[in-house]
Amino acid sequence: MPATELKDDAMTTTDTVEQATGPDQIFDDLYNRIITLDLLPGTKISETEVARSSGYSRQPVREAFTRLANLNLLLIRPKRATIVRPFSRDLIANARFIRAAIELEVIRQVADARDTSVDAKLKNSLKAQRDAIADADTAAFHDLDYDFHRLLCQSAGRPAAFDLIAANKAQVDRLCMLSLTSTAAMQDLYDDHTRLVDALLSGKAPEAETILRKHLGRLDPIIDAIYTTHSGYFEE
Amino acid sequence: MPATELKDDAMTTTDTVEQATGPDQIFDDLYNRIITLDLLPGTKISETEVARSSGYSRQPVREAFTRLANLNLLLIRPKRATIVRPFSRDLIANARFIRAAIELEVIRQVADARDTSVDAKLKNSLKAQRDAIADADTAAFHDLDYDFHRLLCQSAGRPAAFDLIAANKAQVDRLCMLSLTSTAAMQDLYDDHTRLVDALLSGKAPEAETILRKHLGRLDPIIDAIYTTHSGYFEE
DNA sequence: ACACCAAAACTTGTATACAAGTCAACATCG
DNA sequence: CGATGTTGACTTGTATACAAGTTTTGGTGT
Repeated sequence: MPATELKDDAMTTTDTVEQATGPDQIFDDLYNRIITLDLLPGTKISETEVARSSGYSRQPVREAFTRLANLNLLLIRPKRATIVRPFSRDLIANARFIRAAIELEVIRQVADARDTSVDAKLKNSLKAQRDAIADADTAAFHDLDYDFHRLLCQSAGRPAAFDLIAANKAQVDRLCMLSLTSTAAMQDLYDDHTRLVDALLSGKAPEAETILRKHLGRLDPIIDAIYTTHSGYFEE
Repeated sequence: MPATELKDDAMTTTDTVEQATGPDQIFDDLYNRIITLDLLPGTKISETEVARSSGYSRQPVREAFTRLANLNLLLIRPKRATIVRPFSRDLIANARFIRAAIELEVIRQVADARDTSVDAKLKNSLKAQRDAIADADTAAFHDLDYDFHRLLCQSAGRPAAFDLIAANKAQVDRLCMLSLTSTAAMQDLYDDHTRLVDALLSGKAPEAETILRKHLGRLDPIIDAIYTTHSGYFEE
């Protein structure tokens, strides 16, 4: 799940494995609720309220709020209130830009000199994606898509790069939750993935770049559509 | 200065201009001291101590600590202590990777369709860099270099992209403070800048990419050298 | 009924007190 | 003299109380 991965991004503890502590639980819970639109953009959310319902004090809640605000998922208005951050054309464009930049460099690295020990996992992922499409299981496909792009970072020898990709991906995914994903769309994404893997394993960097740009660009018309149909969830 | 720019990165307030509040002052102060190596890697730093010397309570200090830890400048070891984060080969490699990825996409955008209103500022910056070299003013050149790369982001229409570049640049700059910058090195950097601007203004994207990769790669031998001469500041 | 003002009920920001864990110094025993 | 156990002085994590500001609500006067 996205939250558990992203948690490492803002982790301040050592690399020793530790059970989820107070702020982490609150962070994960709120993160999931925001990402899944259980908490809609603009929803007011109070430190005191979350503290009560979570059983913790306001202090851990504040820490979780800060981390979520740094991810542009919460908007803290001092002395006023804290709300789930509305969508923003500018923030989304930035997130798209950053993700594309990093992932393009990732696949360049993969095409040039990849970690071949990840090859099997990539092929396994493709097979699992095929199965998810056969079952019309959109949720499973979404998770597999997430893992697929993480595997690409691992193959590039830059697993940490996925933290940034995930953070910016979340920004866009939250928006796209408003659009139903059809099996046809899944098929398109899967075809991109297979063609991308083919190009990467044969070292065709320019072709891989073209495929990835088109792959990431598939979201643009969806974003535009949602902007017109759900303008109420956007800022201003 | 880097700190004031970076502050916006972690800003949680609205976009209204506000005077520096408690945590921001502490953050800026610590940020500068860490970046300039006034606080060396491994230095123990206590919330209580900083709170006393700054006149604030522990709470604002904690917030500043968290932000600095998220930038990989502090390492908070729960219940043990907080130290200025030692250098890490892995973190530096990641920072180099991320910065290169973003800046390469930036210059591709500039070469493709730039904001021409920034052209004059770029040329002014180049002239100022020339003057700094003539005066052998390394500090001034460093600041101009910082501004130059920010201008590139503006020219690409993605000023926010510079926040990430700056954050990762700081990670490397802190290390390179250990190496004295010669006027010869400045001249090399300046030559890169001029050739980069030439390529960008004539829309030669591939050439610009090559120049930028070489430009960013100039730090690699310096990093390696410092790793051997100052291994004590590295983790493990 | 409507405009306006005041007070109460919110919000986040800060300070202080306490809890839990780690580490180091030191006394004590073999 | 050395190893060891215990106590104390640190550290960060958490809870609570208070301060400052905003928004809403209700009453009052016109």
